[in-house]
Amino acid sequence: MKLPSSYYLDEDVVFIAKDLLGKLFLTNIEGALTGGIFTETEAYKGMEDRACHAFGGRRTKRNDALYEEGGISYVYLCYGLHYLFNIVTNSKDTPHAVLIRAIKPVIGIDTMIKRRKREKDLTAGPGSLSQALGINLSHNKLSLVGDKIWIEEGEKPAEILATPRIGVEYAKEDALLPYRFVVSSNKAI
DNA sequence: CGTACGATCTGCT
DNA sequence: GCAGATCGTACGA
Repeated sequence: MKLPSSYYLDEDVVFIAKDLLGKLFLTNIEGALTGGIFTETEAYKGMEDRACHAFGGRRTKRNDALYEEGGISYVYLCYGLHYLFNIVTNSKDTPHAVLIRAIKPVIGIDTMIKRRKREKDLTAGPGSLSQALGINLSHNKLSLVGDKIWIEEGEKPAEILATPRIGVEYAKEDALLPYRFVVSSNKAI
């Protein structure tokens, strides 16, 4: 069951980031169906969040998708060679988003291996999972209730861990916020 | 117009 | 553990 567009309108992006864990992320790109279970996400909480591209109301060509109504994608190029995929949430002009950092490969694994040119760590980071799923800049601002990229209901994981986000040291005090969520497969931590 | 840099990944040491 | 890859975008002149 594809998640309805209303799911993405929730005002609490931190809740959504956590709630997405266990759900199924699917793409149908270049004739291949690929997908997996969300295992790692991060919330970016709009203009008030120093780590967010829309901090302080910053609005540019690149981050324009963030200001649209929730339920579309925000894809951008990072370090000149990785496409990072985000889910835009909340209402128009509230630039909230969830960065997908990792999924567990489930569907179309052979396609992912071809795209990644390796068999291990197919979707273990934000850049690599985009490559495995065939996501690039042309998939920016795409509806998540369309037929190219969408999300389906899944099983809620038993244990979820909240930690600070990765790679956002520049965000000062906001770098410490527990906005990163991971499925903890082993109980001992 | 020119320059600096990034929500990263990989392969080699 | 670390450096190099690689380029669209942001921002200042």
